[in-house]
Amino acid sequence: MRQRSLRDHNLALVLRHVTAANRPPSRAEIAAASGLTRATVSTIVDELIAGGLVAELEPVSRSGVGRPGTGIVPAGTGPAGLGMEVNVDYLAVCAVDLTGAVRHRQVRHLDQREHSPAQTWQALGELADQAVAAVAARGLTPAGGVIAVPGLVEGDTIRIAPNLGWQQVALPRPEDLGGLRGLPLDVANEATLAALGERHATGLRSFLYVSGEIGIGGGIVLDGELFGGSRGWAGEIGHVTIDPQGPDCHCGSRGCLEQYAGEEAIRAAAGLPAGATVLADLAAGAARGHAPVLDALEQAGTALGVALSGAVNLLDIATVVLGGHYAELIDWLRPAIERELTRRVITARWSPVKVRASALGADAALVGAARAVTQAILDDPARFLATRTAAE
Amino acid sequence: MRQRSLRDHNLALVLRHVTAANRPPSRAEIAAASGLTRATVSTIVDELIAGGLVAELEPVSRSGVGRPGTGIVPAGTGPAGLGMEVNVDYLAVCAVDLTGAVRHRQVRHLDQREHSPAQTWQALGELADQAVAAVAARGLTPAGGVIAVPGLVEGDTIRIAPNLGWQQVALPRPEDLGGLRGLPLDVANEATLAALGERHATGLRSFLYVSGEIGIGGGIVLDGELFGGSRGWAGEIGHVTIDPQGPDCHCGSRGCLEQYAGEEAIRAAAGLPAGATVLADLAAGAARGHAPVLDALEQAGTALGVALSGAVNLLDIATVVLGGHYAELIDWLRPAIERELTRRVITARWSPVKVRASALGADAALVGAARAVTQAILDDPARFLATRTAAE
DNA sequence: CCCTATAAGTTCAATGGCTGAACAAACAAG
DNA sequence: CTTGTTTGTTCAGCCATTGAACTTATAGGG
Repeated sequence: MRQRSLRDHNLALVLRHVTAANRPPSRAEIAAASGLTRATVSTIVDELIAGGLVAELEPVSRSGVGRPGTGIVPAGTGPAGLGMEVNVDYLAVCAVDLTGAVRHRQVRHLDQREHSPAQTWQALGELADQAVAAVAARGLTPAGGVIAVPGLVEGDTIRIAPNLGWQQVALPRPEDLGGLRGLPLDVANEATLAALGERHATGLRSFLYVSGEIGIGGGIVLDGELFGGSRGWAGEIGHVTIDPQGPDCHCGSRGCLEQYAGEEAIRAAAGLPAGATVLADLAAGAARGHAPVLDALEQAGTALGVALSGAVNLLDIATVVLGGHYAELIDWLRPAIERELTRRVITARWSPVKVRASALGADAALVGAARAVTQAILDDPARFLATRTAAE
Repeated sequence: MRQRSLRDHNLALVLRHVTAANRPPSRAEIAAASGLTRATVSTIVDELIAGGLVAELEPVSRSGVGRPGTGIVPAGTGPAGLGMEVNVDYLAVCAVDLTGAVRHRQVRHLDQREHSPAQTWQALGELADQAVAAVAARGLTPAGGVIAVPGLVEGDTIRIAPNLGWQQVALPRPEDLGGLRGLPLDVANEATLAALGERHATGLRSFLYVSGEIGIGGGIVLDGELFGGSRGWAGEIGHVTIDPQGPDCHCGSRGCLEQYAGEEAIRAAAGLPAGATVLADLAAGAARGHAPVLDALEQAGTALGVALSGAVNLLDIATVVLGGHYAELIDWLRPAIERELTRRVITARWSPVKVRASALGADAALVGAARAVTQAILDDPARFLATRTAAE
């Protein structure tokens, strides 16, 4: 039972080298980097090629003396991960291949607050159908799907998604989403998946991801791994206390970060009207140097800085990534955030905390959901190969 | 290079089963629990016995039909871990065997603030000498030492230990501590090690440890593993912000938890005189129902609850362990802490956060330091066996 | 007291996977 | 065209695990 697991481990090890390298590595380079023998790497690469997970490049002549190596690349055709996102006013679907490249992407505006979950699943199913068809046309095989939702997820049910108005909604069955019949399907928190997306897009190994939308979500990546906590509910930075005596929050507490740096709070502080264009209004106002907007962003940044300082003190993390609306407002948020971090993080004087904007922007959760699927394959290729051969 | 590592892995797997079981398991039971074959377990156990890490019990007749199994126990004679603690007004040394049992313990009162680090090392060396002698007399072989200090440690140097008045102090060489010549020696943060000690004493797999002494320290255990953060500085909950506009803190920030729940803050709020008996005075006052003391503890508990809520929201951890002075004051701190947790932790309504007192009390860091040594052996017995045979 | 059933531990040939060395293939430089 | 260098493959050997057979030790029943 453990003899085979050695091979499984090395399968993953080699595949990881192939996907992580910035240049297609040869078998010999993989061997040198991984500590395995060239012989072992050869047989493992053969197995991966047979399974359709990697492919050989045309033997291109490279610089240097000696026989040139044939580059190994993640298979462009092969399994694809489907990412789906249910948000307040839109649905989205995308597909990524093993390299992490987005091969399909589609967004459809639909306000979930006006529809039942069943209707949402129906609409999402149509998008998923089209994605499966588009992906298949490119020679890829869908290998599974993950749905990102802005709420607390426990196992296969959505406990509560306040901004969607959902409570205790069950994950749809794969066959309810049409083309996903027979494939593994999962739900997870939007911000958590966005953090995963950022992890791959940026290459950062440890960071705190904070996303400002209507609510504030967060995700924690530690040493390359998503940290979920005991029950997968980690990262809820939106309800960290900024001021114990602060304004009441809909969560039942007082002085939560969301009351200072949530979209609604910033809008109100800036004196802007409610509506669908709050983000655009804020960005425009800030760009024009409108004082109430700048002050509102400064206050939000200060509150964010206080919350982030606590998190950094607790976790000793060197980088903070701002996503969602924050990414577009970063220029006006950053000064206050960095001021608070410098002041409040006890180790900041030796190693300052870096604050950067999301690399994926609004697509982070969507792409992260899709990558969760491919990541599972990369982490345990043997399992994927087993199910693949079992299906034939 | 990886063929051997399979054996190494299984060596650790079997040893873990032996130490984790609450009743000496037989080879057959280990096999059933670990998924290995009885044959494999037999050869592995033989290797562990030969290396002196485990031992067979006398074949005691147990209930049930069939040939009774011979229990396997961690070797009572064998490697011992040395834990050392440098605190403000005392030094301490202890030794634990592989079972985690404390086999030697000695405390010596010495105020570090009146002495140089070199003098501290000298005094600690004397204690270590005696510990090594005492341990050897019991048939144990010291396998390494870890020193716990109340400060920030980076690699082999103590960056800063405010309450000791230390800055940039280097770890002493093993030969400077007498009997430790030739053994691996390490330093680490006191609260971090205390968390490790609690992890083993309580068997909890994930919790947040908070220790209230003159300063406030913390440690995070996730899924059985100590979480150190990027640079080992995780757990600094003492400087999480409670109120951004709160009183100045010596760390340069404002409104840190230490300003509300540190020993000095509680003492001042309770109207007690400064001195060496603050803890005893507080406990006595609270037991007598003295109102100013009760109010001070209530306030401290509230601040602790706010800080812990933020941490729990962020990490999704189900249990909080209170150590140091907090352990003795828990009856008066708990109501306020739990009130804030219930109110501020977003998932508390479904799964309340448990608050409990340290199981090891004041010895947590000391025992944790010693266990760090034995834990390293348990985690990678092959390495230990290799150095052991190399030395012969 | 003997026989049977049951479970623990050991022995041993077989298997799976890794290793190291030898070898063939592909290329650059002279 | 030869030499030197590096890549990839082949193959015998080794190491660890496996599964089955076997021995040992106990309880229970006649």
